[in-house]
Amino acid sequence: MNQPITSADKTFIALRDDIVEGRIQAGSKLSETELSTKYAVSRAVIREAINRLESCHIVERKANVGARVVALSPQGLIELYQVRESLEGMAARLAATNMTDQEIDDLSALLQSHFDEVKGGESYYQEAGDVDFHYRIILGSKNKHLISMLFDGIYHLVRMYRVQLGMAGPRVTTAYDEHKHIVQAILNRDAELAEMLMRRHILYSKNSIERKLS
Amino acid sequence: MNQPITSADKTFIALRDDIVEGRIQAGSKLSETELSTKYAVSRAVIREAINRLESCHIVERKANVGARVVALSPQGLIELYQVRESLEGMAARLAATNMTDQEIDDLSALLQSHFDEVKGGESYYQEAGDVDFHYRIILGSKNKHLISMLFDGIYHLVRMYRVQLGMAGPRVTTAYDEHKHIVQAILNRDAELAEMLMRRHILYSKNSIERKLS
DNA sequence: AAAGCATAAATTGTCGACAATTTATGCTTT
DNA sequence: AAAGCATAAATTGTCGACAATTTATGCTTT
Repeated sequence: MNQPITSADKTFIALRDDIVEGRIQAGSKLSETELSTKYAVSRAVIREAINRLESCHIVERKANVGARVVALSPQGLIELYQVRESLEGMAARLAATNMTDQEIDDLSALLQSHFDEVKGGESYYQEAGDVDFHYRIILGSKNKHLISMLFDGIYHLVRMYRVQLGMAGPRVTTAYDEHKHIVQAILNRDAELAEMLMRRHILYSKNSIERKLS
Repeated sequence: MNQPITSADKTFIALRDDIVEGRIQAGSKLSETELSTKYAVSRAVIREAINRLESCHIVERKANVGARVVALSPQGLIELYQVRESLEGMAARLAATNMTDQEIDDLSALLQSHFDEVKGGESYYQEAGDVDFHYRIILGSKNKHLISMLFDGIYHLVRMYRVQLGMAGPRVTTAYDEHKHIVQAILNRDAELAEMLMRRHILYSKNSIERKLS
């Protein structure tokens, strides 16, 4: 979905953001009638929005009983990162062969701009910057399934964990180096290495988070 | 969804099977009113079923225009196998550490029964047997996201390709050896090797299919 | 005759109402 | 007083109707 068109699109996004940002509590029940008045749309629209959230693994629904926001747990975060490692590793592998020279150039430029910011002492990098970097590589894979699984499915959940467990992108400087090496591997069209480096990158990130949680 | 409960559940499954088995043509338009009469349910139920099929990547929907069954293409099949390689590789890795001894025993027994069948000259193996083998390893990963992505998402699409491009599981005997090696790696709790072997297994399978297509 | 426009037909999107199911309430029985 | 049951209330599921949008039709203009 590039642009929200229908009322259901907009409600889906509004509801999703309210959940991801924690304005609707994790684990809480989603009452259709309640949400219907809250977002000023019919129950049919709410139901469609909830169905889509279920596809994203953000809510769980039981027939004839209703939907609940998923509960966050350390175990859940670990499982999420395992999937990320797998999928983004493959994305990096494919990106190394499928990205155009132009796209790689742009990626290098993005990385350079991050370097300037990090050197300038700004911490902006960790948030949007990291996401942006990963986005480009995922898109660069040119694999439709990979792209939609990560963007529609995994990434909002990752964001939900980030926001609610309050882990604002750690490891700024080391992550920059890792990014640099990944870009270098892609530049060399070394698919094998690009995958390996991306997997390590995500694994380190997972370990870093695990340490914070315990 | 373990058991279909609501009318929407049943319609979703009926519609999905009709598409996967080719009774509804790939690439064709899905008219809500038409399907409504065909399956003898209201349009609301049809719409919910179509929405779920969209989540499975079996249909594509455009706002205010309607839904179409996805078109099958060699490129699409390749992309699908890339995702399978990635996810099932990780599943095998996780299974090597997370499966119980009992589960591994059962898996070995399953493999033995396949061996007997192959030796007996039956070709039953290739269909349900292969699927069953992969199912167990995926479940053995104990990773919720991995399981649902593969079972709800990827596998029906794979089946759709198998049925419609008429590729009834090739490579029977060689695949058996590959399965055996994977089980051995899991038995040894060698996660690294289990992943590598599973990835190779799926890669070979992809190559074999590619050869048939061209 | 081809292109463009206005109107009609058909299709999807949204709504409120009723049905089916689950959950809460309060009574009865022991 | 606790457990079990019947009934009431609330919630989800399904339906048909209307609104909004897209697509098809046929006329007008050049």
